[in-house]
Amino acid sequence: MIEESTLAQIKQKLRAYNLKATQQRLVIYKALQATEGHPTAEQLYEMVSKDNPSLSLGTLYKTLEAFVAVQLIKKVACEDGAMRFDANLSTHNHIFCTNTQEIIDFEDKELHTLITAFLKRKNIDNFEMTDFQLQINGQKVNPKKKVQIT
Amino acid sequence: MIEESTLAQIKQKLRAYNLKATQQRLVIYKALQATEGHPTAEQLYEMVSKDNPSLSLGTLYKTLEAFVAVQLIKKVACEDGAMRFDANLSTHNHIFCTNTQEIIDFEDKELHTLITAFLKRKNIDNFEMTDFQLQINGQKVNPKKKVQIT
DNA sequence: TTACTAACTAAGAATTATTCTTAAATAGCA
DNA sequence: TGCTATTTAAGAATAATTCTTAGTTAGTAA
Repeated sequence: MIEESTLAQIKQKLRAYNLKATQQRLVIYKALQATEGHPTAEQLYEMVSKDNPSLSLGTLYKTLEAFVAVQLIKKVACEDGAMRFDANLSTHNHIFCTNTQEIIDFEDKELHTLITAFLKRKNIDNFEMTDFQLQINGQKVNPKKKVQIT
Repeated sequence: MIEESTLAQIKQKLRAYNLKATQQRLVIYKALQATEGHPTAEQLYEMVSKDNPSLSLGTLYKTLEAFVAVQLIKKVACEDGAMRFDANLSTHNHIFCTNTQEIIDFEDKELHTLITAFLKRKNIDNFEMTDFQLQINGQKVNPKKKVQIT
């Protein structure tokens, strides 16, 4: 489902935007891509720090910002006040647990079709839509178990 | 569409949660209710400060927090890093302009029915849904004009 | 291959949004 | 009218993020 970019693809994308393919950037991108869920900058920092102790938090933030600008990743504002990041670029929806602040991604073609059809019938004046997502709010029953839509 | 709470209703709701109906709280609630859009705490502070110069920013934050806890208002995390607040409690959807960071509310019964029906067919394991909303992302064409869905 | 330069990084200071602390004030009850 | 738990103002403290700066490096050009 999730289209993982290869290293070569990432480098190419960076090049296209005049961004140098530094070790730090590749490490950060790979870490985010390997992460399930939506880590905060701080969480991502912990992950990459293990193998790259000299990588600074400032660099991490700048890198994430650059990636967002280039649309290599997405940024999601979260109710706990922290930004979370996501390498999954495909249009997808969110299940949000108001207790744990977790965001669970899900994709559903049928839902996508349904909403697309609805929006085609409507007209949004003075607005260019790029994409949309459904957010389902609620609470996990067992916070330690996974949530799954079937 | 938007069910404005009367002063008496607000007081009653506060009472029900053992919150005192102070002047500050009523002023803040009325200001938020009178605001179109989703002001940040800072913006709300400017509004209420005009007529209540002694009301402190700390009180504003504490009050908003209390209101959210009691579900008198909603809190929305925004990509620019600030929280925004909303006295419109009815289930409604968001049009989000990635340029101006504006959030435009819209309600649509048909859409609501459509999504509700879809979700009924699905099953979300380990999760109690409370509500949902559709977020439509894009950019305003003319940032000074209004966006409207028709 | 080497040299060059614009872009990048580390480190820490600065900023911004928000929360906390505390002494004084007040709503709502008795 | 007095009592008391709750609330408030003011400012200090914190957390997330951005900015600054001097040194480093990727990618190009010789």
